[in-house]
Amino acid sequence: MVSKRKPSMGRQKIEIKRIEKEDARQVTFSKRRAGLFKKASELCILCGAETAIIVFSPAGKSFSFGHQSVETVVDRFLSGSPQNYVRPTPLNDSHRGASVRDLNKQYTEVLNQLEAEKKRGVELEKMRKASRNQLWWESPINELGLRELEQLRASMEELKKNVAVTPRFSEL
Amino acid sequence: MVSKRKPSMGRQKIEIKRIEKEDARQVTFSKRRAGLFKKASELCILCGAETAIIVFSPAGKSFSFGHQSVETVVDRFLSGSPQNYVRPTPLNDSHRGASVRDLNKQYTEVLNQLEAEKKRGVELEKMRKASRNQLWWESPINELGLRELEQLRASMEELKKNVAVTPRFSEL
DNA sequence: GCGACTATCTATAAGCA
DNA sequence: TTGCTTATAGATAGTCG
Repeated sequence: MVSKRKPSMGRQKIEIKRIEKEDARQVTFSKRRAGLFKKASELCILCGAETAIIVFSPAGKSFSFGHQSVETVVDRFLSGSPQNYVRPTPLNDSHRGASVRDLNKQYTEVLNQLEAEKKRGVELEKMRKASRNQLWWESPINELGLRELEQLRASMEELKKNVAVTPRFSEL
Repeated sequence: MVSKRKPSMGRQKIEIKRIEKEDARQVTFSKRRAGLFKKASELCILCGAETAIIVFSPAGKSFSFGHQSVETVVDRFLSGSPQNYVRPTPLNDSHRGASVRDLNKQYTEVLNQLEAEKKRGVELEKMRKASRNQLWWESPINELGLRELEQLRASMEELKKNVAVTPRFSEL
């Protein structure tokens, strides 16, 4: 039958420069962010790498991805409560029971805060200077825990396949 | 002229699962990591987003990408390098195969930057001192973490049931 | 291990539901 | 925003040098 064909322009080539149209930019952001996370996921699975990604949309919202922090998500899901892992005063309150999966969360949060602080305009040299002294902890985190997490992550992947929907990664 | 053309197999479809061949995995890691960073770069440019990516190869080496954020800002400030910055092994890691520890190291650096940022006074000292005594992340992960993981694992079954009716099971 | 080269596979820009 | 669809741009697996 000769029905009216859909005249799709198909994918057009675009120049890699800021998309001016507010609308299109937002759409592209969402799509490409998803694509980026997917790529990261594949990289992790294929090569056994560990990846953490933090993305700040121009609007200020932040999105993060971490292949080994899926556990955090699961944890959150199971508890079903919007527990507040974020402390107003970092490094100060008791946070017993913290584990590797919290580390990622913490990391994200700190990065987030850093970003916020930075936007305020700062003295970068001090940053560099401050980053000089570290390793004052040498946490006793062992590979065993990581290994377990890896297995769990694998389970999650399998789970995703079994579910028809396309899951998000870690959205903040 | 009709010369013998190269019989390339072209790109083959591959399943997203760990690549067992050590060699191939390494090659894929390099290629895809580059691709991932490129994608991130485009996302930043096209949408004016800010992105930070940290990747740990299974070998323990770390790679990072940053656009308008984190250490990139520092480096750009200090060396006047281009905005997109990719470098292998950011920190002097003389320790190998310790992914989690690497993450911690990265975390520490960022944390330090943050501290330097919001410091401005004695707050830093206070925070650091407190953390030294508390070390929330240094909790008995060896045991507690694993125990929690066991719990998580046990909850997997339930998760499967719930996820069947929840389209967004991984949202934070 | 790093590039180069293809043949393919995959991600997506547009447009519309 | 979230999802389809189509046509095409872009990424890359398998091979060589």
